[in-house]
Amino acid sequence: MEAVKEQWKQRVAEALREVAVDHQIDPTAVEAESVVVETPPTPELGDIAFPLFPFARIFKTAPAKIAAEVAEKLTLHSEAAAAGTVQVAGPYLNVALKMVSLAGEVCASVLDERDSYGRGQSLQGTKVMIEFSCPNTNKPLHLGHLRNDALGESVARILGANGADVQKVNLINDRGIHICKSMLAYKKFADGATPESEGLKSDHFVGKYYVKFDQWSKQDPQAEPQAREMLKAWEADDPEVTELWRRMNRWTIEGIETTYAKTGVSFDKIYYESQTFKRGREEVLKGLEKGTFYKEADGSVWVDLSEIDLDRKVLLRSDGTSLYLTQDIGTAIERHQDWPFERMIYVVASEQRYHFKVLFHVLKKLGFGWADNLYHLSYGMVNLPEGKMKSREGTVVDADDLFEQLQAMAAEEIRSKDREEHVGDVEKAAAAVAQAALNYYLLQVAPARDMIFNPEESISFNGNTGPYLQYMGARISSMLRKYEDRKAEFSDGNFQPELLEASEERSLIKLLAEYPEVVRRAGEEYNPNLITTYLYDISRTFSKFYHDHPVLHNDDPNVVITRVTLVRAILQVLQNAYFLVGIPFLERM
RNA sequence: GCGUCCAUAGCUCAGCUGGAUAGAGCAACGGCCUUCUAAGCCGUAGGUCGGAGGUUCGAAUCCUCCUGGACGUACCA
Repeated sequence: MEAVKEQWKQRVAEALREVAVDHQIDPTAVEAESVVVETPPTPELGDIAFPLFPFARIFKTAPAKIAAEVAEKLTLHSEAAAAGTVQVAGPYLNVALKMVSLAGEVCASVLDERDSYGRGQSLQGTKVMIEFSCPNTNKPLHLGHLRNDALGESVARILGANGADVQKVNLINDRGIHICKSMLAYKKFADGATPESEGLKSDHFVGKYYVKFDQWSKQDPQAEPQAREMLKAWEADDPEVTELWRRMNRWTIEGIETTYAKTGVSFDKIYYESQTFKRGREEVLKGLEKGTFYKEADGSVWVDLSEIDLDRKVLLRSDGTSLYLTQDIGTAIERHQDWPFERMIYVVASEQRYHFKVLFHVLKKLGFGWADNLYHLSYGMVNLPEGKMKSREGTVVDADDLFEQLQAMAAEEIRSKDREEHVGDVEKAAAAVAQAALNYYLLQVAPARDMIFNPEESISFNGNTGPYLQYMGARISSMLRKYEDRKAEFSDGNFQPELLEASEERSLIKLLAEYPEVVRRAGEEYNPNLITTYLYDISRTFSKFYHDHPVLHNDDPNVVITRVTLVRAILQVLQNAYFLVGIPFLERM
């Protein structure tokens, strides 16, 4: 579609130059770049629109008159006349495309390229590292992580679809005082219990002790100092503490990996802060030697941020230990050595904007040119219809609990529709529906905005939801199965694109043709919501199309074959787009 | 205080680099199942795009100010 628009843009520019000559104006004043290409508000007006206001000044003529003159020139171009019909609507020049060739080409390329249809080259070969999730090992994932994971995974897939060489990385926060708190509570209260002995998912088991520490510390002022003692012991490689730390981290990480598997998230490389945190300290000390940073009398090391209109920031505590920022400095440098990326994206909540501003600046100050290619993809908070999630009030929505709730609702829906026989494994289908509901709902909203997650709404099978989109794929699959059964009846038919003349068919063809553009833009903007919007658009159009235009129930085998071809192409594009936003494809539901 | 981000229908969200009467879904009301899954489709109603200026032939979109909200501004992460 982009190519088609570009062709028309050139044609209009050419016609404008001819008009310029008629008006005795220098034709070089008309540049193709200044010709704006748009889509008319309604399909009846045409498929491509050119507003001609900008030329009114150059031509000293009313835009409507220019439109008429350009239209006249275009009708004389035989090539243009063959590609579409030009019509003037006031100051707009609209083109109604002759769909036959576009329909034929689009269906052919979709069915020929299959999974690759929509893939672009805009980032061909670019090495992009993307960091997301970054859980702590003292508790399970919550709803906020789910938005992070959905965004990270989706952006990674979208960048990959634009040709980038993507590496997804996770940074597990497995050290620090908060980790020691759950360890200490376990040591004190667990009496040797294990996730198995208590029948709990292992990360939830660890989380229980983190909560327990919190309760204990409210009653006993000795709790906090003891946790600090434990951190010291950990840093001194105390064998007993290290052993406990390993065991509990393993529990948490195993549990979290189960959650990743359910929601469709994965990583190419996992970093652990326990392994990278010392690196940052070394880099800061190097910077101190070079005079990039300075030391206070108490021994703490600082960076002056006045160059970016900020105050100053501590990089090493007076006792010489690192901070969050220090660690991220080390991790970034290590990563760039491991895999020299050309771009690095951090998917982290917007509350850490300041942190990344400082981090990028510090890396730049240290002389790393690649610091310019670091990007913080920040996103807003996820709240519930009941209000904000607050960990102190225990209103944080656990990721697994939420998923389970969604899955149960989906299973209930399948049963209430008497579809158990049809879908086969109900729980498996329900899990796929839950995943679609979750990812679609989370990605539908532009990242920068705070959002409200409504579980009931997300799982609904009608409306603008993941399950609705999935349902369209299932409907097409079902239709194609029926077609395969009756194939012989239509053996006389041929694909004849001129038969696709209904307005819904025209819309569908244009949508199919636009898909590669949507993928490209989503990649440029790091924004999956362009894909979700597209998916809903094409699904709704398809839904209307097959409601009004029978595909298989048709006497003309040519119509059947032609529509089946169109429908196949739609299914292919749906599947390609599903993948980009984490919606599992279901053949039956 | 200062900084960053957000503000569109009752609710949840779209609205592309400024362009033709601002779009969906949910909720409400009303239609449509001897025909490819009614988990659907169609229609009705609902908006001075937070407010005020400005730039422009043209602003939900760009600029300034104001209001409201979120988040930062730790030797926490």
